[in-house]
Amino acid sequence: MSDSDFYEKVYSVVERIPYGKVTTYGAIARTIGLVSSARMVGYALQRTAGKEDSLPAHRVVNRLGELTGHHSFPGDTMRERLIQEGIAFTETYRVDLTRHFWNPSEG
DNA sequence: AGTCTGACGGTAT
DNA sequence: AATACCGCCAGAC
Repeated sequence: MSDSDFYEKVYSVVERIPYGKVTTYGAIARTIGLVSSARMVGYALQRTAGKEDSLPAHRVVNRLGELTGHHSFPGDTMRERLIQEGIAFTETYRVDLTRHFWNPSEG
């Protein structure tokens, strides 16, 4: 496994996030075997922000359901896209993970 | 080569 | 319940 395989794994997981579902950085990190490297997952996504439109990076949130990656999208695009997919938000702008969380390990 | 930063997360206070 | 701190590790400088 080369170093860049880490990124490839991240992308392969993110690609599998179903429409209308979200997952977390930590869950992805666990799935690809780097349990404590959730930060690297976010880093990997930021690296490809704007490159691959097919990559549903907007469906990745932190463990609290916060859209920490919103700054990589124009304006409120990230939140708007999630809403468009039928994802419910709390009044504190957090995704309702109890309803929309998708575990990559199961999927 | 050393230091700092960050789309995170868990534990301690 | 809210903050603070620390581990994580690839890049930028």
